[in-house]
Amino acid sequence: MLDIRLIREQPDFVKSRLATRGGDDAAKIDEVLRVDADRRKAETALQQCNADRKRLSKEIGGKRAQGEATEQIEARVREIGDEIGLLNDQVTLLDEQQKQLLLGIPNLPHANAPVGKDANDNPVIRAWGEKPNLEAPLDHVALGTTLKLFDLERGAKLSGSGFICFTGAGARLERALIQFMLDLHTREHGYLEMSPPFLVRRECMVGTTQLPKFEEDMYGLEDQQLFLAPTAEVPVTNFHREEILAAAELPKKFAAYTPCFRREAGSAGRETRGIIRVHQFDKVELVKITLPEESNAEHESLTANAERVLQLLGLHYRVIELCTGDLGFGSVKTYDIEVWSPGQGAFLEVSSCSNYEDFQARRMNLRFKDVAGKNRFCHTLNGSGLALPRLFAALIETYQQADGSVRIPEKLQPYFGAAEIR
RNA sequence: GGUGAGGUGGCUGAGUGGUCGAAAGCAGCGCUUUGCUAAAGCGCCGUACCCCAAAAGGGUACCGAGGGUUCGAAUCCCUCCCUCACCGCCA
Repeated sequence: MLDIRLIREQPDFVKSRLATRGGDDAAKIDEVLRVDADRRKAETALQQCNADRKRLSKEIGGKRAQGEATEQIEARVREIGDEIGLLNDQVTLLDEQQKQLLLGIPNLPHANAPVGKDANDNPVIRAWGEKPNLEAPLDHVALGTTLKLFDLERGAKLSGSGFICFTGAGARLERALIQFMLDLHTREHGYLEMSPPFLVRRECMVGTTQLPKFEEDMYGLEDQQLFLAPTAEVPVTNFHREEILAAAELPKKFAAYTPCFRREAGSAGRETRGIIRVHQFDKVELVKITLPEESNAEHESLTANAERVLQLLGLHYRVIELCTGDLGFGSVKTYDIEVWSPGQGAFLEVSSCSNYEDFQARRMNLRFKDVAGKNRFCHTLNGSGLALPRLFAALIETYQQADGSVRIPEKLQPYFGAAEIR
């Protein structure tokens, strides 16, 4: 959520920053300004009435104590009360309107974010490793089926297409990767491990920007107001919602493994082969809550922490920065980490590391007390460290052997308990 | 699921219809006293929003959330959320 004061004071600046995303947010800015002006006008009138009522009511109390008649004042206050009722409804309505409008306006891209239209304009920042030299590589579906690492047909039998059932060594590999990544981030990168609820309240989904805009992509429980978290970002970032943290306890760094649930509405037919895009997948997520002046540096280190997983596993990857047109709704700046998939002959996104600055914090009222004793909004960041099915796919494709077996990278062997799958 | 108790400022905790944004204590900040520490005394010490070009200043709201009763609600009524205790059930 953007600061209404910023919009009020520098509407042209806000519009021009938003314009770099494409879309027609300028109209939303004009609308929110209109509502804001009406709201303040009504609020001022309401406050004046409240002040009058307060004063007169006290007068009644005083007169009654003196035994004086108060009928006339009472009648007057009753009138004011009616007016207050009307004004109150107006203010409540305008307040809600303004809030809804603000919730629908995306964040301003970072001042030096690469300007571009879509994913084709995303610059490559760096790359690590090299494409493995494989002749006629099999893709993960062929490998996984032959080695019985997962069962797509039976996954679909249980829950529908887009649900995987990992089996045998595949299930074990999945678990090994989770354990490996959690240990890395908690022991070497200084993150605190969290194991949060997978079901979260609506407010949390609003806090981290999944709602209200992307409700059709979320799984919700209809009778209760609970949603299946599409990422651990939701429960973990909201952990301190509505709190005022001490500056000294920042940054907070959390690592959490959770399954992630996504409807993937509108992406039918895209990347649907195998386990690349599914409705439920495992992920280790990194979340940071930082001081505003430190979020940029923390963003870089968070991305580096996620990259470290691929380096230790010896997987070729590249880091791209999202251009303004491709940037997520709430993000100021995002790096995507893409691992090389020999089977697809393409890079697969396994992590998206974003700095939200105070956009989420404002929605969830997450603040800290600065040295001057003033309450300010924290900055929040998150990134996958990493997302599993794609990492799984890239790994078995990269380490496939000519005889159809799969080698396990050395660092992972203690977790997996074997040097190969055959 | 049942029964009971309860949610007040950073914390503890008083307040059951008017002068209560809210006693008192603790913590915090400033000053005085002091060889240092400690202690004592005095003062300050919530948040959000609105008016004002801004500062100064003024105002409104907030006692878990929402609604109601009333001239007036932290205080009375209703609904919801949450916490605690005990009972039942259960991995």
